[in-house]
Amino acid sequence: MKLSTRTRYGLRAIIELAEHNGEAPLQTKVIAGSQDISVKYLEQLMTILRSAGFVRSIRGSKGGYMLAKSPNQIRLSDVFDCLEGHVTTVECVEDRSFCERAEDCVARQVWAEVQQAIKNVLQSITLQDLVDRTKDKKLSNYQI
Amino acid sequence: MKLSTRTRYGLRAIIELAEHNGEAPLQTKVIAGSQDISVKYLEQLMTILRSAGFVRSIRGSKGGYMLAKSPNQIRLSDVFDCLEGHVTTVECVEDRSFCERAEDCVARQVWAEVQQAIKNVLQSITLQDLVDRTKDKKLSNYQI
DNA sequence: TGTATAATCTACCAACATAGTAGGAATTGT
DNA sequence: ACAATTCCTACTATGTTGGTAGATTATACA
Repeated sequence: MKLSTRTRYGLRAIIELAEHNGEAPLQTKVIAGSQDISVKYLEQLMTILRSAGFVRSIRGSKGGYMLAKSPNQIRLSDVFDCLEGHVTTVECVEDRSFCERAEDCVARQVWAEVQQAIKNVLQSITLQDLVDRTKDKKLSNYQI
Repeated sequence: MKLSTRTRYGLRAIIELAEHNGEAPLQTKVIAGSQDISVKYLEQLMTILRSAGFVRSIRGSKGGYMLAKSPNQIRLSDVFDCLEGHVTTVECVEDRSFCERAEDCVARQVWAEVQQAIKNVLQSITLQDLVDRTKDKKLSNYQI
């Protein structure tokens, strides 16, 4: 039950994009630099995020990546789904026919509750929320 | 973010033990049969559960496994920890020094919230709760 | 029109974890 | 003694993860 680097890096990358929303596109080189990720690996992650419609790319010189939607329209649950692939703790939670025991299985119930708890957290947070949090932090740092 | 079979099978096995708490020991053969798990693989899982102190074994003829504690003293969070190993979504949540960005990282915050949500669910449920749920289900089935 | 800068595409690879399988040794009830 | 059972050690196939490498295409700008 550990997150893949795909999800961890991917989230950090899209957060960085959200923080620069409305500005010029950010290059993988830049993001990779500030997030300590290999440029080539990050390229793959950006491809995933692009095909899922979260970011759009501009090719060629002065190109790069930018958000394809407004940050307050991107929920973490969506980003998570696209990066992590399996959101589900166990198959039978989504698909009862996966296991004949499913109907009466208390274990299944447990995993369903866990899964719902995760979803609740991620659905309640948008990229905009995270941008705001960062700003708040920076502000409070100045005050110190 | 999928559960390992180790955890899924392991939980189902210990639930079955909880349902037979106070009775004669259950053999891996029996559990493996009712849960559709390979006997040999289940043996490994039982070893894990035994070393963690959740079940105790009786060797030799008429031997088998039984719970080592009362079902209401075993929280799912404990069982989960011992089977899944990494309870943590990302290392930096438990260990700030894991990443120099940790202090101001909003991504880290998110994963911490997710992790806490999972823990909350699992800590709130004991094996006894699951036994009770099963009984309730069986009862309501009779009524139909 | 040439050149530098980027994304894009395709292919490959090493390391690790998972999900087992296999066989025998030790222990115990009858 | 014998059958049933856990316990221990070793092995293995498969897939996933986390990359690397190189060529190709698209674009801005001078």
